[in-house]
Amino acid sequence: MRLMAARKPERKRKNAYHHGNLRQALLDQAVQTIGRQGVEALTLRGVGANLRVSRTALYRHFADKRALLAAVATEGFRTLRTALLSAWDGAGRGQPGFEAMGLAYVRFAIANPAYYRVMFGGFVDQSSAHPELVAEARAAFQVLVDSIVEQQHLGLVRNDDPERLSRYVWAVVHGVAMLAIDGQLPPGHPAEQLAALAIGRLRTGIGVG
Amino acid sequence: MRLMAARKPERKRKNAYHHGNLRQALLDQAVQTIGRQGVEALTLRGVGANLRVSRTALYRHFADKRALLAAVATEGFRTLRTALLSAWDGAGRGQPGFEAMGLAYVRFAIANPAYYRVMFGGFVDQSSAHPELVAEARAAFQVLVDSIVEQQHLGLVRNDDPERLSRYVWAVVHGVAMLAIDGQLPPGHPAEQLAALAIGRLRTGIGVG
DNA sequence: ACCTGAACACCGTTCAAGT
DNA sequence: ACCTGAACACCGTTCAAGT
Repeated sequence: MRLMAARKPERKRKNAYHHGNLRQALLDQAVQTIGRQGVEALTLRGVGANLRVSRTALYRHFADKRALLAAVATEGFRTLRTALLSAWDGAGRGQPGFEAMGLAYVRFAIANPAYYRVMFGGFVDQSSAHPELVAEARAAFQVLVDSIVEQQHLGLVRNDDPERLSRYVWAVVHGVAMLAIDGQLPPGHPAEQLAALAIGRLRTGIGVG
Repeated sequence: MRLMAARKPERKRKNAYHHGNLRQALLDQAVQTIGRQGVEALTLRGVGANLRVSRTALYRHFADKRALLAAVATEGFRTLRTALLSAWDGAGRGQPGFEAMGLAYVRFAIANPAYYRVMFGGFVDQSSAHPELVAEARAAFQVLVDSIVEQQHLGLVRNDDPERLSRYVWAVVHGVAMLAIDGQLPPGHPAEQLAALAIGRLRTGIGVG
């Protein structure tokens, strides 16, 4: 027998009404669940339950599950952009900045694999449906484009179309990141090693000197 | 009122018993559904219904849904390996063979996006659980490694560890493929163009000549 | 406006039972 | 051996209703 005063009817929650910022709370909870258990394990009912909120409260803030995932992806691109920018600037731009940025990209994916999968795993339709997502993804990409342009001015990168070159560079680090978080790399050959090799080869290629 | 003879009890099916090769039929049906509607739309019940078979018949041939997806991925890697080999050989090996192989890789992904996603989308646990899948994935990778070794002998590729170089090359084409099937490439800049650029840059890098 | 429970039409998987 | 229907414990989403 436990020594406690008789419990209040159910839950206190002054008015049981507004929740502070339920939208952000739902988003944070989704990110947390995805981070811990993967995208597949995310259920709207679970998110609601963890927040002590009805199963359908979520629909006041997101049209459906895909909209929630799109919002997660949007946050992800924002975080990625910040990471890329601070690596580029922090290493003094130029060649060291570029290499730091490449490593930062792969590290972001490794540190947030489920996050990264929401961004690139085909769970959200990239097209017109979520303009904020498209804008944020573009902004992250633009950091790379800007660095390529700057390196071209410094004579560090060949004078091809910077957007095209940037898509190539993106593909390279994206490929490394995906193989890494997908468990496709053999143990003992850590992802950072492949990332370092990739960033080196990126500049001079795999051909003979 | 329709002019038809009275229908037989339900379905004829001589003994309603063995199905020929149900395992392969299930696999084909899954591949077809995934190809048409994506991985998310694949339901075991739907597969059974399309095959006029009970919802649970599938469990005689696959442990669970993940095992079915693993089998699909295994088939995918086998098809990919064949495509890579015939591109490499068909273009006469060496540098043209290597470039043909890279293009064939990206084309495989574009032609079979859902297939490709099952192979790399994190739906199957790559590790010990499905040794056949691991073997088939490794065999596909080995085609690339062999071509790198051969190119090293021909003086076409620098003398780094061929496995490591191959992982880098894989990451590049994988990145291109993923961006392509994920709709991350702007319209008017088709995936094949990025693939061609990537395969060119792969050899000589993005640095100034 | 924001939140609720009940209800609907789905899932994957288990299991006792049939041939 | 191979297949079956019924049942279980889940889903996302809709909707009338509460405050």
